Amino acid sequence: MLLKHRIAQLVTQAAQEAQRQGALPPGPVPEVEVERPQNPEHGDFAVSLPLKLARAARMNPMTIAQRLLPLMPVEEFILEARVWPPGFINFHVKQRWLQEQVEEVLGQGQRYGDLPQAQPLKVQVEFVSVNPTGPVHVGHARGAVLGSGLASILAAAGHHVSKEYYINDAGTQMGVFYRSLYARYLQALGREAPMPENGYMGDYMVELGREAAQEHGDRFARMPEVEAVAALGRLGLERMLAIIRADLEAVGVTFDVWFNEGSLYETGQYGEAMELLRRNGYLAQREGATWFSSTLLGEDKDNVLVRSTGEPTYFASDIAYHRNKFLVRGYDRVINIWGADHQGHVSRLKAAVGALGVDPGRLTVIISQLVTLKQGEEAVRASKRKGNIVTLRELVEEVGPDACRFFFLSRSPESQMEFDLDLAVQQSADNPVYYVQYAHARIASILRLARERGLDWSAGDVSLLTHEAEAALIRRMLQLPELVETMAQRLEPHHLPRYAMDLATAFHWFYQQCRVVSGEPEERAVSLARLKLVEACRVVLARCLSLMGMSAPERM
RNA sequence: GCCCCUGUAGCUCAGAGGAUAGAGCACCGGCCUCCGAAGCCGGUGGCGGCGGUUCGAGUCCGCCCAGGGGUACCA
Repeated sequence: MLLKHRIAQLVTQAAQEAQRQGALPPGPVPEVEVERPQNPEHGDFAVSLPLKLARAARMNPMTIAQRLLPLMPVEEFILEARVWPPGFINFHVKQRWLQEQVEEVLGQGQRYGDLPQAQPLKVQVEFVSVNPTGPVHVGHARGAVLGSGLASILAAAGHHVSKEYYINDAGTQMGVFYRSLYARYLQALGREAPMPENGYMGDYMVELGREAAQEHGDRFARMPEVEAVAALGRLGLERMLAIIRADLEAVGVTFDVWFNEGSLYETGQYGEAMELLRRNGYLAQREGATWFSSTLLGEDKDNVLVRSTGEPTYFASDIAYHRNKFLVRGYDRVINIWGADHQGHVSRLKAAVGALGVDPGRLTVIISQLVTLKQGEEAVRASKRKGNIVTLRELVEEVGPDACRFFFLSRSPESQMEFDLDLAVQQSADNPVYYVQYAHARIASILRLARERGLDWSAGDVSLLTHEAEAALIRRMLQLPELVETMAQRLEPHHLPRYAMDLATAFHWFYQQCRVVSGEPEERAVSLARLKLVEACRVVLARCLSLMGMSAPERM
């Protein structure tokens, strides 16, 4: 159990005991929140329960705190507790315990930061899912990095996580893509062919057309147009997906499942979903179309599922898709990461999930606000159709995958961010990401030197780690499991880069003050202890970097 | 109009109702005869506005101002 939870237990028990003894008036005891004080003077953990109880108990919070204190069976080897005005109880961990945690971290190794999970959930994180009508651009990168980071964190928190990409291969946009490709293909063969209205004008389409022409000659040109568009379209779709997959892999984003929208129709699941909605009383026929009666569930308006042309909307597909997630594949929890331009879709999808008989609370949609691009003074508008894409690939080539991930991971999804392309490139030479990686490389270098000198620190005595900077470093290292828990609960990966910075700072500060590999014989024992600490620090730093999907360099 | 997100340092952003609001970049000043100076130490500088709830508000509520997104038988 994490120490903070143990503390919550202790305080709760003390409060209940105080009530039993009449030292506190009876009444409900609120859930105890354990905080990490900013000021080190206030200890390692703090509880403000006395302040919260003061009003109901009609007592001075300091008095409450003082009465609670002796009732807490504080583990004497781990903690001591003190009362602080205006009514906090501050907990300090003992130096001895702190020192022993170095061994603990080393013992856990790469698993350090993993949480024991009594009730592991089957969780799906679906993200990116851009239409395969063009390459992934910078705007999607944010959701991509967010999703993969979140998945790593949930896995560390002990859940069974699956990362999924939903391929919208059945919609009207794909038709436009296919016809655009056909036109570019014919043009590559030197024929006159008009691009369709609202066609995809990007250079990559020209490239795809040329590729097809080179590989297949005029084979498709000799077919009837409808057939050619379909056959060529299949190829184009495959090609586009391969490009998308490769581009995402370049920023360390991978998926466990690539799910085809089309399969929902081929396997009859679309029909089953609609039938379920009908049975549950949420379908209505009106004006020649089929509607989802979302107003029955408190929505502002109903939504069309099947157009009067007989064509299903993407919303209908999405309902079938979510039926599949919950009722066919049985995910306990589904997390979708969408761009802000889909924000209006959230509540009706949740309503639809409810209409399928699934608790909508099992679906979480994280909206990542749009990334606005800026280059110099100019705002860049990324649009696939207009063709002025700034692709993810271009970005990764310029800034590098690690900086890219760190940058996107640092921001909370709900704040819109301005991505200054010039700045991103410029910062890549002087970026916080290198600060963290530098700490890791520095550690690697220290350990290399120690090995060269034939030092064996496996028997190092951690009780010699008494320096202020050593204690501060250990304290920081011990926060990772708590952080993983918080991030998994709140679905907020963006705390990780900041923590990694703090951890690196603690290490650099320690390094500045404490000589690790020393030639002096009388400092030998301390050296060995410090080498243990340094190695443990590397474990934590490496885990941070791996959770963020970044490399942990041995040298830079 | 209605709905969602956001206004925190010059810039980019963190801040589960707690104690003296933080970091990176930028700027100013110190620190390498010694394990990596891609580092360390110090300094300048800030919660859009007005009310309210609370022992306590950057955080919660209301109004105002500002920016972004959504509001289709588009995706």
